[in-house]
Amino acid sequence: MAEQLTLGVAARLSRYLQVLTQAKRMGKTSISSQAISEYTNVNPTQIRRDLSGFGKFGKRGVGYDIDTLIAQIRKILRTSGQHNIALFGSGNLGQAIAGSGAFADHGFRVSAMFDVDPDKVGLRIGDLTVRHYSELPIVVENEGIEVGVLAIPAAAAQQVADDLVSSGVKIIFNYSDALLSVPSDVTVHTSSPAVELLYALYFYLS
Amino acid sequence: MAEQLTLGVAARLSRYLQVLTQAKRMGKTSISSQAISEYTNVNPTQIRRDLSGFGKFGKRGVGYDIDTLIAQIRKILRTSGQHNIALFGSGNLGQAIAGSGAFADHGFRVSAMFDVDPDKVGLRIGDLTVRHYSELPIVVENEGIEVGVLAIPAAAAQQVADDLVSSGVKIIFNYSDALLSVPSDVTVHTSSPAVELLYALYFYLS
DNA sequence: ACCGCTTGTATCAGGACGTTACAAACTAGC
DNA sequence: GCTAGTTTGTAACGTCCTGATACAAGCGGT
Repeated sequence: MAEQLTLGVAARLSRYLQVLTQAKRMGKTSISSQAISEYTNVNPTQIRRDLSGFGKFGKRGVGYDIDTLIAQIRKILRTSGQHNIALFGSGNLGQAIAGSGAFADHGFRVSAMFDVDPDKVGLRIGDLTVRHYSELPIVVENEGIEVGVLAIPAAAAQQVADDLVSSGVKIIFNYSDALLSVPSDVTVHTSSPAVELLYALYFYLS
Repeated sequence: MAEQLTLGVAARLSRYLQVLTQAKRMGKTSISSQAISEYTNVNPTQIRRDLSGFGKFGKRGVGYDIDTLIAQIRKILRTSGQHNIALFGSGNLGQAIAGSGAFADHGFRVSAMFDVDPDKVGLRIGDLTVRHYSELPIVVENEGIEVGVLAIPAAAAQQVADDLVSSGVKIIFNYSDALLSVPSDVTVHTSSPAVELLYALYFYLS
């Protein structure tokens, strides 16, 4: 295995990836460490230091080619391939996620969508058909699901988390405000936009 | 002005706040630094050190009273009051945000909701009525809007950002994948769940 | 009264990060 | 072809953050 990145480096590389993807969307093909710095609030020297530890990706006097850099960072993070996601809940949030390119841009494919409501099972959303929740274990196995995304009410979240764990899924992205208990080898990431706002607000008020 | 918190402290306090709010939802009334640590991956000693810098909030042998600690952290972050948000876009994502308690739990109130589609203007969503986008400047002034939340297509995002800036809003929460250009005194926070997933995935694959 | 748990606090060492500096390489304009 | 301007890659240095360890004081339950 390659050496382990520190938490800080991995976090920053992820943020660079975000900006690079956005910049690519905007039609840019090249970007300087200075420009990345403006969008990430990371020191330009730090950015170059982070990147130069893995190779010489830039051109002096020009900057970094965006496509190349995206590919290199994904390689460093060892997340280059395609990863399959299962989405739980076909309400407004579930549909918003399924319909956005937010995941597809980074190599994630929403491979399945579940609901418990019989009225919703069978609905087509984008190019997916909503399946009944009871199919979870089979789908995880057949589709090679690596990540479960919970767009469901808090009351149902722990049960789904338990079932995902039973099926071998190790990464859960939680959009509910439930506090999930999982084994220590499972990673739960809870989305909390309000907390991120508080953080931003603090620095604005200062 | 009280002394400025470092980026690290403010970020950690925000995360504690997230866990505390979730724990409160789950009916807990008290929590130990050890328990917070398990949900945040922050060292328990670090947590106690962060908190003890501002006062003695805990009870030895017991832990921290959740309500008290939430109030204290919000006081430290100087974000105790009520803050008004304007939401742009009444599609699936906009409706999901308006309908969730995610913001309300942290003192944010969605005070207005905008759309440009004449078919959507006038619709009632929760206890809000969708207003036409042209009312932005008036509403920002009358309602004391501090934050703009963009749940709209990338193509429209820069225009809305510009208009928010013109109206004096300094904090923008961007759910689109546009790369926004704003003056340096305006904070843009772009939601990027896929990037957060990549980060989680990296550590799982290690 | 005793025991276990948890906070509050001190100390120490390692390392990450900001800062500054500069040579090398590339582009553009003349 | 030459020069000016830009940007990367890299080094050196000092500061401050963080993890680790340790322990007394305080609280609750038995």
